[in-house]
Amino acid sequence: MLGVSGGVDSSVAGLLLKRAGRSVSGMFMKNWEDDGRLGECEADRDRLDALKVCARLDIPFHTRNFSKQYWSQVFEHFLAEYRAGRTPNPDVLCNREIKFRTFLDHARQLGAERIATGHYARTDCVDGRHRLLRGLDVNKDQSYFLYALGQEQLACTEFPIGDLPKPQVRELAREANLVTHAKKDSTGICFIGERDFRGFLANYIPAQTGDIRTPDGQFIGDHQGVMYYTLGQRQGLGIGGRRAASGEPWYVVGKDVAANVLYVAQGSASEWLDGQSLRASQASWVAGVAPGAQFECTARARYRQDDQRCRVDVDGDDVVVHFETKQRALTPGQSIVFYRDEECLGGAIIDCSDAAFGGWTRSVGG
RNA sequence: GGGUCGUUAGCUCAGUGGUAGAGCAUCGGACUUUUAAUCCGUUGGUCGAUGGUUCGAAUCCAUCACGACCCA
Repeated sequence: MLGVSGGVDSSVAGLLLKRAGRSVSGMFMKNWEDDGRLGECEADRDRLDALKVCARLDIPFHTRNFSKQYWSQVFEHFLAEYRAGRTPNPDVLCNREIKFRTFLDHARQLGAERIATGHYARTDCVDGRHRLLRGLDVNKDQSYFLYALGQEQLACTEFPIGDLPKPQVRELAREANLVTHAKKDSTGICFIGERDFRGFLANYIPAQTGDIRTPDGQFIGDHQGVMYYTLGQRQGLGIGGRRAASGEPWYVVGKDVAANVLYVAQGSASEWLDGQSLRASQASWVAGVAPGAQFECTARARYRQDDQRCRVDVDGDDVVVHFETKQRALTPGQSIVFYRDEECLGGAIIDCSDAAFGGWTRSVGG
């Protein structure tokens, strides 16, 4: 069973499976209900494209609506995190809860033995253990979003385009006359799509004006709500020139949710965002268990960051990560994902760091 | 009451005779299946007001208004 989104990637994934002589069906998931707003319904168009692709490939087409599951398993958690002043990554959760759980369940109910998606990632099996590997196209690699998958999921999952570079995927789609061949890559929250993020959040989390202050407490402006900002953010602060200040831009360096104060500092070289250690929880290991109580590897603290060398200390479901060099804007709620060369080992969700406003507390160890 | 300095894009400022610029902010685009970052670009001002000198004034002169500081 192939998850078809109506984009190029899943289209070509289907094409490759079909060419390999596999028995394939496509399933389109609609997981978000656009609440009555006038205008185009992106999901309907995507579904139509998915339908066309499946027809072109001559494979059965199914549709499922997982909006309820998405809401309760992903979106409510997403909102709770933002309310707590953190910066969640809903797509990591979406993969674990929807694409590789709910979707998998429904595929099995239809008799499918395996599932496939258009993710840029690879798998292999070494000594009976399934591994998750980076996509070959380093520019498109999506293993970061998949770190929460385990052995059970990987054992029955395929990523047909994981060893192809994106341009070749498009070329294959074009040659096969798939309607999606020139479709722009989709971005934004999975299933919800691109939108004015602050305005979108404001539908669920009301604005609450508060102070913008410098780390030494000086008031320099108003914000609409600390939950709308993330560490390291520059846009949306509205801080112009100030007397006796340099002309450098201002960045969010800390959030005091209880006091509703946003802390900002000037200049990208500001040290207020630098941290070298972090604590993360809800650790998830692809192999089912951590590589060791303590190990060295590389890690990414946000998608599309360069890999950073670090040492990891495992303590149950918690980990303490110590980087070789200082990192900028280690952000609570974001996922830290561990790699060893091409292999994605797993990851965890950042709780705090040792940056100035990182909320690090010695009592939890490290 | 007197004096000094200041009043130029949303903000902070540069521009001392030839019909205005920068940084930040805003907005847009690129990049990107989170949020951000980053890169590129755009918008934006009858230069406090009035009068005068001049071929021509943000730029010189006068008066007024407002602001800051100083002296009484």
